Order: sequence, then structure tokens, then C-alpha cells
Amino acid sequence: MRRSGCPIDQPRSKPAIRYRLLRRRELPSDTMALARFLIGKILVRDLPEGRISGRIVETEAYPPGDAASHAYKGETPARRSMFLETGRGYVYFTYGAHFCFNVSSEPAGIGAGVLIRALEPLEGIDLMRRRRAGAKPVDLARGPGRLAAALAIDRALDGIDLCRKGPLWLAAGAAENGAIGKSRRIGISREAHRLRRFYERGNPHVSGARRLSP
DNA sequence: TCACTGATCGTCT
DNA sequence: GACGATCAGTGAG
Repeated sequence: MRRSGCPIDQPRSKPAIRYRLLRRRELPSDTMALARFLIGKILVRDLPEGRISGRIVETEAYPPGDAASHAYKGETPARRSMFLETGRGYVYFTYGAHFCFNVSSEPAGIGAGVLIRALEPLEGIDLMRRRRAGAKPVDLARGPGRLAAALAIDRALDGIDLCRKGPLWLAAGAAENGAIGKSRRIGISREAHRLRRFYERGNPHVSGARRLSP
């Protein structure tokens, strides 16, 4: 189902998209609340070649004390960004091939994050295609590794403040959200039964097998 | 649509 | 030296 008003159907040169920078005080400083809050918000990537943006349609919460979280065993140089104030970027490299992007989600000193798993592309679709040659349109940013590739996100953006206009920032749009579903998280073995994944129901840009997103 | 597999390398033990 | 918050490709139903 294509959501009505999806900018993919609009002329590329004039995207009719309105959004504004999210202020830090608007972000819940609670990991589960933030994971749900971020569904429908917009991730903006400003590059020299132009702007890429997309609606967040799928997230996973990794709250304090979660054995599946990278922060569970304490702060290390690679995981430091998870311990920053709410609204900072945490980027990690995994499986020898992929970067994944998170938003830090608790007050400074507490390690936690929200993994951004999938976007519905809004602007800069040609720029995304360039980095994801061969991908179907619906798959451009469907999955955390694909999302990072499409938006040219790597460790250089680790620790970035997402509440300031820069190379990568968060915005709130005018569009309404669809219903939000909740499920177990994808690709983990510890704490696998916990319902800490959020997604927009019926949105084709949500990753994972269909049965995980009823 | 689902299940399975190999690739590949940074991070931590 | 082991282990991934993944992905693309393949094959079966």
C-alpha cells in the first residue's frame, strides 16, 4: 500500500515536504518512549551533492540493562556515543560490511540507544540510488545496513548532535502517522523475546519478514 | 514468502 | 580467536 501524498510520486525538483528541526527538549529521555516517538519523524542527511531525507518507519529500543545492548558491558571507546545525552548519533560497524545508526536515548552517563532500522525515502532518492545501485525503490533504506549505505552514514558521524542542523539531523514533519505496531527485535539472541521493536503498520518500507510486522 | 548460507572485519576477550 | 543490532543470493514449497 502506498501512503497517500507520498512524495515519491511528486516531481523530483520540487518536493513539497515541510519539516522542522527537533529540539532536544522534545525528545523523551526514555529509550522505549523515544523508540516509539521517532516513528514518523524525519532523518535528514545534508551532503555536498544535495539533501537526502526519509520518514523513520521502524526502530528498536536498547534500554539500560538490556543484555542485547552494546552498552550492556559498560562504556568502551567504540560505544562511547551510547553514553552521551539524548539525541546524539551512535554509529557502529558490523558483520565486516555494514554500518548501523542509532540515537542515544537516556541522560548523559547512561548507556542506551534506539536503532533506526528503516526509512521511507522522501528527498534525494537519486542520491540514495547512486549508493544502492540495483536496489528496488522500496528497499533503498529498508534495513539498518541499507539505510546507512543509502545515507552515506559511517563512523565519521559517530557522536554527532542530531538536534543541530549539520550533516545529519532529526526533524518533525506535518504528515500523520499510521498505526504503530510492536514486536520482538530482529537478529539478536539475548533478550530476544522482549517487545522492543516499533514499526508503522502497513508501510512497505519496514524491514524483516512480513509475519514480523502484522 | 520463507529458510538457509557465506562473506568479512572491527571489537573485545 | 570468537562473535556479531546484516545483506544478497539461492533454492524449496
